[in-house]
Amino acid sequence: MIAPQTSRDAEAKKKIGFDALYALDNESDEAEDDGLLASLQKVQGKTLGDPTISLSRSRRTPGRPPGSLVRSKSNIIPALSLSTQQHQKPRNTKSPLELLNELSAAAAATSTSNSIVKDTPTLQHHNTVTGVPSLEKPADDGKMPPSSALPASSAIPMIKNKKGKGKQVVDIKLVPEDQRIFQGLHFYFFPNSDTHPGRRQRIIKAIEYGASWQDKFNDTVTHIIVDRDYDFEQLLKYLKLKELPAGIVVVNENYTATCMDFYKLVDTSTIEFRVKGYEPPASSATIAQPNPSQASEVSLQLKPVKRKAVVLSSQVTSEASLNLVSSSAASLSNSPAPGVLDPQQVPNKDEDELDTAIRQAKESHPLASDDEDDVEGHKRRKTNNWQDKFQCMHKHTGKSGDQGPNAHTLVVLQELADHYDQIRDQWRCKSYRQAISALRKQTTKISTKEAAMRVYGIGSSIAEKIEEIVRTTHLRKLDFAKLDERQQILNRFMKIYGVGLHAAENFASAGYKTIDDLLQKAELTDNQRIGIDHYDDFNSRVPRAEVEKHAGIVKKALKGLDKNYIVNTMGSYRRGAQDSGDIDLLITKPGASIDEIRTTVMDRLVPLLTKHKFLVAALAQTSQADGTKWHGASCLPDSSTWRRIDLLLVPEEELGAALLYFTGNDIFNRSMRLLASKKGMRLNQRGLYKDVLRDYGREKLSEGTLVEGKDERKIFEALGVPWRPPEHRIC
DNA sequence: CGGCGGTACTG
DNA sequence: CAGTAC
DNA sequence: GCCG
Repeated sequence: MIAPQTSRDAEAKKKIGFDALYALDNESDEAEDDGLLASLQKVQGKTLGDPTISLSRSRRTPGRPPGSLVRSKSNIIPALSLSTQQHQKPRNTKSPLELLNELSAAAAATSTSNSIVKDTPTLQHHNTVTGVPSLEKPADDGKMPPSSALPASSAIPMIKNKKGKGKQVVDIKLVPEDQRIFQGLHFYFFPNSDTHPGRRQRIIKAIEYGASWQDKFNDTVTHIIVDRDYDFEQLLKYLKLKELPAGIVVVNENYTATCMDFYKLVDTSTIEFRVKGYEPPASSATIAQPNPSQASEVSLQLKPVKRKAVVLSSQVTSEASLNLVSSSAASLSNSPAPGVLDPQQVPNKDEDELDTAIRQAKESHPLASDDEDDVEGHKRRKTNNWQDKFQCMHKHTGKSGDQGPNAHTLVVLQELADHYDQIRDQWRCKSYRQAISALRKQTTKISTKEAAMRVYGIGSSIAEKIEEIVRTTHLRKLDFAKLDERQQILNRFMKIYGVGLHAAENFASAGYKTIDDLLQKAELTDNQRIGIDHYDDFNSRVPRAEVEKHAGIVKKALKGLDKNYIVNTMGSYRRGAQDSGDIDLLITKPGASIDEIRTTVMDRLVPLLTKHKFLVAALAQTSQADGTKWHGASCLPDSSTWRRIDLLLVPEEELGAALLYFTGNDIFNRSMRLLASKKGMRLNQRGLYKDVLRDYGREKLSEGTLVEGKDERKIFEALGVPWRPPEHRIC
């Protein structure tokens, strides 16, 4: 809003006289112009360093997931208004299962993690299910004759280990008490066994969030969770009932996960949780109220709430009004904690059926995937060789982004990626970005989890979200994520140059909330102060035309010092972007040593441009003998907008590697480097090296020998990657 | 269950 | 060295 | 959060 406008105005003003003075383009390296500096001097009267800070919302460009800290997932649990409704204690009629739950809980009372050794063999509820892993979905996923399967069992359901062995240990980690949204609820699953990996996962999760798992249908059951492959009729038939007792909630398998996403019980009546053939009782607005005294459920809006509206209403007190009312009855409950139901191993937290099947298929047919072509099949990925997994092996024209078949899904996923970026969950962020990149390449619309899973880079979790996005138009988890105040503050602070996670947390912990607070009260480094003074400047995009002007000035000045210098504009500019986050200039001189280049730039160019008020701040300049960079800010003659500008000093022998490195994009770079390391080589901004010896852990014993550094194309060749022009390096 | 890019500058 | 940036 |  503000920033773009002012910069546009400035841009316009500047254009008038400035273009005439410096009609520079990237290729006009030759013309030497003595008038340049004089002209610069003429316009020195501009105002510099306007200290006014306005908090723009400009978001960090997701191009470079910063930070090297591995941050454990932070809890995004906005404080919701708790329902005052007390949860009533469970009835006296406790099933054996409940008793077990309680015992387990008591045992686990001192910790939230609990392991139980179970030595009873797993019961087989289904005669139709064999324990043999197969490529296909488990049999109970298909047509199951309701009458014959699932004999009313008197046994306690159990989490069955995949291999069906005896003694198994599983960690069921109860979430912290105030998060047990299912506390006091009694779930009955249909089918009610854990033989199905996906369902098992749902059961485990439900228990972790406070539910009890009922082994058989009884009058304590509050919720029936029906797998998607079954309809209501089958349920009734199996239960041998004409109709269900009043007050029992019947929902499909999406329900539990959605509640956990929201950290609360969500409306059970929406179409999204509807079980085929089931008509929710009464008006859809009234939620089935389980047995008297059940946790109440407060509905979301019937219609999906517009995301914007939710976000805007984020200010504290209004939350009770619309969408965020929560009835966390569970959190107030005094009832005994349902505990660990059962032992056994949870092999992989989020593993789902297809995952399992595929992995097992791979395990049993090690040949199928990697080697020679053809046998292929309908397995998961269709990669003929392992190198295809690297982003850098695929070209994307970059065109098929915003109007491809999955355009909308991509937008929503991108928001999630941004969210994780802000939260500093670098690995999730990375996963989302890779998934986005993979999805963008799809030529058909992906609308089901199964289809999504087949795409390399998309796993079960993201696949589920894709399906939700397609079905419901957006992802509710996002609405939730955006509300956390501390997160907003951290995000705001971390957009200051020189403020990372650590500093931002310190500031936030000190109670600072606004940029203004920092200016007045916080101890800031010099760079951070500059970052604050030019918060809006540094967080706004630089139009392509302006990039060229900054580059032009540097180029002219440098050529004034020595004609043989070459300046390349890097970064997203080189990839053809219409605007850039900053200005990256790569400086080299054929035949010159890095020392010579450094001396010229540091001792002559920078002082010169600083003197003429083009360079207005030095944020980081090389001090070491092998230093190769200068980071700072620049400002056009009749503009007041400071831009981040980086000068990168490169000897000719390393030009190719530097071009590669500084052109990006980020994912492309990582991919190239990863590929190099898989091939026993090492790629950095200096060159491609081979025969790198690494210590046990990671320390390099030898730098390796240089393979190529000068020629960008030859680096591609040496790595076996088909050449891609800069515009096609957008992953 | 561990790995996830590799380097340079500041304080 | 940790933190930050690229 | 994905992959090997």
